[in-house]
Amino acid sequence: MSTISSRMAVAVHVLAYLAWRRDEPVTSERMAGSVNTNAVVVRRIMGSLRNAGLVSVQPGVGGGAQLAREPQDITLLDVYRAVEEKEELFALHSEPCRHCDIGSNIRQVLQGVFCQAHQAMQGVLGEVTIADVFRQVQVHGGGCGGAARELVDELVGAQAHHA
Amino acid sequence: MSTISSRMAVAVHVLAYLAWRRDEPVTSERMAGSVNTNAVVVRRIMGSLRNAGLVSVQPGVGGGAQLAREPQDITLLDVYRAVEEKEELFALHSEPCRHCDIGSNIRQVLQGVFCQAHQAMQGVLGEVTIADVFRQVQVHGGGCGGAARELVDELVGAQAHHA
DNA sequence: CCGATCTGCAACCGGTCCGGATACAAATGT
DNA sequence: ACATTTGTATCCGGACCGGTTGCAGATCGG
Repeated sequence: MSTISSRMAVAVHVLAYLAWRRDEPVTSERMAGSVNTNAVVVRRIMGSLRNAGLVSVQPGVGGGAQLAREPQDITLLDVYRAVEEKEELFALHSEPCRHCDIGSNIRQVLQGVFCQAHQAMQGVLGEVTIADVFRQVQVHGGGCGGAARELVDELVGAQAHHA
Repeated sequence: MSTISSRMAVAVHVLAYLAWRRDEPVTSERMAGSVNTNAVVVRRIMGSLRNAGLVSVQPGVGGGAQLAREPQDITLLDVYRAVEEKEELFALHSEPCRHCDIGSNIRQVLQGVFCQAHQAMQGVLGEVTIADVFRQVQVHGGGCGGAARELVDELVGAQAHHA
């Protein structure tokens, strides 16, 4: 399956970084160093985040990016909507046969179920903020344990982590 | 964003078709006609569904595919797992910088949140069966109204359909 | 005003995935 | 035998993605 692009992961990483360096502008070069990618890739994503009003960017000497909102006011759903322009998570097959009982109606049914599934996913993202992510990253500084587990359990309840 | 491939939609379509023609084997050619695609594409997907134990297929004259379970015993989550071999919905960026406070821990946190989001999506799919899909397709035969809306409201509650 | 720094953006490349198409071997029933 | 049907390998073209280069524009300091 083609996954949701890593732009989402990079964007959250960068925003957590900006929450860490809340006071000073950070250059794309520095962020690229932390993410381990190319500065242009970071700038492309920053463009999306800027359009969504999540960061403010300043060119020129001493420039860089800063959060445009408090970290607790940016959810991962905001980020998702900013960097993934697609509105549908599941692709539908085009033009099923209209002359047969299944083909003529399947699209509507699929669209409804797939939309619900997509929204359930977005609901989880909407419950987690950049502040949550940043705090968990800090709490578990240097560790390799269940940081994620604790965060999600705390925020979205106790569904099994890998089942 | 790259969507989940249309194999999912095609698989559900085909399974609903097989639920409709519950008694007789259906050839890939006929299914391809209803889906409006190539017969080989259908056979590829049938291979995944067969490996997952959802259908049984017979080659040769008079052959074709049939459901291997009752339609109400096949959920869309079964189908999803059969045709989408990927286990993670969100891609992570590879090798974030281990020497900085953010990069060294971000992966665990992201992995946890993304896993929860993925499971929320799968939870919705797990609540809908091929029998549900087939029934809704039949009930709204020829119509163009809110078939999907009624199905999902009935099955997963009254979340807004496009908000 | 000049030069260094930094963003913004366009262009291109290579890799991957996907759906469509063709071809052919194997299985099956008559 | 022969027609039918599946199974599979192979190739193609298009889309997307991340990485890279190049360059114009903005900004600040001397």
